[in-house]
Amino acid sequence: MTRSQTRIQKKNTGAILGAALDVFSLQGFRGTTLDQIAQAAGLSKPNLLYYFPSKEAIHDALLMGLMDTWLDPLRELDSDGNPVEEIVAYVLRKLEMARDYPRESRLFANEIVQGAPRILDQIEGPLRDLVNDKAEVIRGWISTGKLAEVDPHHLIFSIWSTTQHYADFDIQVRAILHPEGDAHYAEAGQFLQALYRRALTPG
Amino acid sequence: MTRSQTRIQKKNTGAILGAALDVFSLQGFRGTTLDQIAQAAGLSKPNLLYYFPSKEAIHDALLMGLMDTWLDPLRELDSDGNPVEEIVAYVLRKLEMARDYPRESRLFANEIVQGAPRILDQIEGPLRDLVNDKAEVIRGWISTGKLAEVDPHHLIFSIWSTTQHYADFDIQVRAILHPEGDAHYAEAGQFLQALYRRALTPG
DNA sequence: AAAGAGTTTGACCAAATGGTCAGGATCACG
DNA sequence: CGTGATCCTGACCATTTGGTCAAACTCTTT
Repeated sequence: MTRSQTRIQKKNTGAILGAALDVFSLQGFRGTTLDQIAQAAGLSKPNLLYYFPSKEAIHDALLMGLMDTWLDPLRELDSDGNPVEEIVAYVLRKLEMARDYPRESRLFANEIVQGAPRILDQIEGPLRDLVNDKAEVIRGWISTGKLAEVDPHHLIFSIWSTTQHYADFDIQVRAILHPEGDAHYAEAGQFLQALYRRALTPG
Repeated sequence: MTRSQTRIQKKNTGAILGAALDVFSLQGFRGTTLDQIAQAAGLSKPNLLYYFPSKEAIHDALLMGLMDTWLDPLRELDSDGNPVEEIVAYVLRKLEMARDYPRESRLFANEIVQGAPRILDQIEGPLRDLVNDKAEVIRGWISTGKLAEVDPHHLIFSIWSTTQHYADFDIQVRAILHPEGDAHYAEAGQFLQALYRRALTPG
C-alpha cells in the first residue's frame, strides 16, 4: 500500500516522531500540544498535520512502534538456559533499556497509569500471551528444582517495576541520590543482581 | 488565620477534593478539566472556584495532604526491631497502601513521571532526608551482620516500585492476571515477602 | 525548462477551557 | 423576623488548542 517514502518524508516523519517522544513522554498525551511538537521538530503546525492526520495519530505511531521493542528482552528468556542466569540477564537487559530509552519507558508509563486507553488491546492480547508463555517456562524451571519456588507472574511484575522505576521515577531517584550522570545505574545493577540471585537460587 | 470551617464548607471542600482525586489520578493534571471535577463533585464550575482559587490550588492541596501519609510507613521503620522483619513489615504495609489508596499512588506517579514540577521541593527536602535517615539505619543493621549486604537506597527504591506497581500499573496487572477483585494482592504479598526474606536474611 | 508531484505556510475557524462577575438564593444568629 | 455573612449560578470572556484550506514554494523527472 504505502509507496516508498521520499527523502524529505523520511527526514520529517523521523523528526516529528523524535520530537513527539520527547514531549509526550514528559507531559503525557493531553498535556502535550501540537505547537510544542512542531517547535521541537522544527516544523510549522500545519506541516505536522501534513505528515500525520492528527495528534492522536502521532501518539499511536509511537506506541505501536514501541510495543515490540519493549517486549524483546522478555522474548529472549531461553527455557534451555540456566534459570537463575537467564533471569538475572533479563533483569540487567531491562535495566539497560531503562537507562538507554527512558523516554520510551515514560511514554509507556504515562499510558498505563492513565488506564491504557489506547493500548489495552495490545496488553490484553500479545503482551498477556507472551507473559503467560514465559510464566510457564519459569514454572517448568521451578518444577525441576532449578529455581526457588516463586509465583512467576509476580516475579515478572517485580522485574518490570524495579527496572523501569529508574526511568519513570528518574526525577525522584536523582533528587535522592544526586548521582553523576548515569552512575547510579551500575549500583542498581549490582543491587538487583544480588537481590534476584539470592532470592531465586534454590535450596 | 483561617476561621473554623462552616458545615457547608467542610462538606463541599471534601467533595471537591474527593472528586479531584478521582479525576487527577486517572487523567493527570493537564488532562483534567474543571468541569470534570465539578461534575464529579456535584457542583457547578463557578462554585468550585468559590472554594478553591484555581485548578492548580486543588491539585496542590491534594499533593500536600498526601505527602505526609505517604511517607508514614517508612517513618515507622524501627531501628530497634528485628531487621528482616522490620523490612518485610514495611513492604507489606506499602502493599496495603497500594491496595487501599490506589488513587493517591497514581496521583503521585503521574506527578513524578512528568518531572514532579509541583513537588520537587518536597522530594529534595523532607523525603530525601527521611530516606537518607533510614538508609543509615539499614546500614547499621548490615554492619552488625543482622542483614545481608545490600545498598540501602536501592533496597528502598525496589520496595517502592514493586509495591506501588500494583496501584500505578493496575490496568496492566489486571489485564494479565484477570483477578477476582483484589485477590491478587494476597499473592503479591506472599511473593514479595518471600523475595525480601530470602534476599535479606544474612548468611 | 516545464510540468506535475510533493512540501510548506499564513490566515483562519470552532470548540474547549480556566477563570470572572454581578446578582440572587440561602443560612446562621441575634 | 431581619440582617449580614455565606453560598451559588447564569452569562460572559480571553486564551489555548486541534485542525482546515487555498495558495505559494520547491523538488524531481523528463
